[in-house]
Amino acid sequence: MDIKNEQSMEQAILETAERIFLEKGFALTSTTEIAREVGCNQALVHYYFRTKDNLFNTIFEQKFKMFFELVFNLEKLEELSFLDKLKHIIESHFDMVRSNSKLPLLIITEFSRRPEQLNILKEKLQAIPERLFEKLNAELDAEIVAGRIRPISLMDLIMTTVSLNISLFLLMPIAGEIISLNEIQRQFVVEHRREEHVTLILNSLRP
Amino acid sequence: MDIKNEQSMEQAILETAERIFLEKGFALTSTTEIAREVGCNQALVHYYFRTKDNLFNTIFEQKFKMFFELVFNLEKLEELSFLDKLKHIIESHFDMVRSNSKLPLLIITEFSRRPEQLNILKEKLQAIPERLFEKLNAELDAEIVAGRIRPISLMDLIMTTVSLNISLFLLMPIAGEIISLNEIQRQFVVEHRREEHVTLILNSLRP
DNA sequence: TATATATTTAATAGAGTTATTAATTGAATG
DNA sequence: CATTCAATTAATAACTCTATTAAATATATA
Repeated sequence: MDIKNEQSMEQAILETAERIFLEKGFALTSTTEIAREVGCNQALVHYYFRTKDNLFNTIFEQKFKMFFELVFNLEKLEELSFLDKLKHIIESHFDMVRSNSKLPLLIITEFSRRPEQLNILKEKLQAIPERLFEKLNAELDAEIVAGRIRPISLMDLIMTTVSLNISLFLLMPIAGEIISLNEIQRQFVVEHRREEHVTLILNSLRP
Repeated sequence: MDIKNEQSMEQAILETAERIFLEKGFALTSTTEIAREVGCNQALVHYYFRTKDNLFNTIFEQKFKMFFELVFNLEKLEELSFLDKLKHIIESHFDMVRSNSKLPLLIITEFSRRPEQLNILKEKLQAIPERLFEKLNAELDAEIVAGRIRPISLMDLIMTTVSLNISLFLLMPIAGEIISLNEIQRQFVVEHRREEHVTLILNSLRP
């Protein structure tokens, strides 16, 4: 409603669609609802994006890439020790998931229910991490050889980090409801887990 | 089709519905499809369960309870040390998630998208864990006081265990596709992570 | 201003969904 | 065997959703 002059209709549709898709997923979101919330005719959604699939993919690919690029944005950590670097990675990843807390579920559900999506993004993703991985991998190996860290693969470290960070936000709505936490208590748990994830992982690396 | 004599139609509908709901979630599953796969008329699904919601809730509640009861089925661990007990819990939980690998996603999506469900199950769930928690909690505290384990709450331990175990199966389909793992390689990763989760958690508990 | 182009809307076809109803078939029992 | 009740089906009402089309309106351009 009357956003028209502030920003383009196309943009308004994109933003509203993103919000609703993140909230309800692809299947439960209708172009009719998007139009209603934007305050425009339903046909306009199809005028700009032709199909609901198109609209979804536009948003999804953009978010998905953003998500992964943020994860692997590890510049300016040169001077840190491996463990400090790792601490920083865990915390940045945590913060990034926290500020996009509905995205992991969307990625997981849409991929497991419409797997064709994967092929589109496969090659785009395979490119990103390689350089960074090699660098970190070398450092990790050096620490292991020096006996300062137990033998472990970088892949395991990444899986652990990602698992802990995303699960917190996947489980929080359910667990918080079951054990009746209010908003402040939930934020407290989130803050506490942010520290715990670092402690847990770093502690576990001791030989 | 022609399952009719081997088991009741009602049962066949339940089982087929369960399979399809687990695969595609509530929204993407239609009673028409369930009937088609069972090999019966679509009205029959409604004859036995009246509404799609009813059918789903019947299945969902049963699975949900089963899931949680399995998790907290910790009898016959009396003679073990705390760490051995913990190892056993992590591994049992892992095995249970592995053999119900599509259930966590269903629980998470249906709860975050149709939260009314939660209230139905809230009190049923609050009852279960208390006894077990108190026992384990006491043992954990004893270990901490004795200086054999770093200070940590049982809640944190449980969250970590659940997070790691369910995330593996949530992420595997995506990650496995992106880095192109075949079925055997995936099983290998799963086996490896089963050990890693135990190592990781037990290691991290050292003071 | 006249004309072309882009944006927006109303209307609707066509497909699919849930749920109900009435009719049909099957099984069981007196 | 006839009757009763349960199981099953065919038909369909009432929706909702996506996508398209043609008409209306706004904007830009010459």
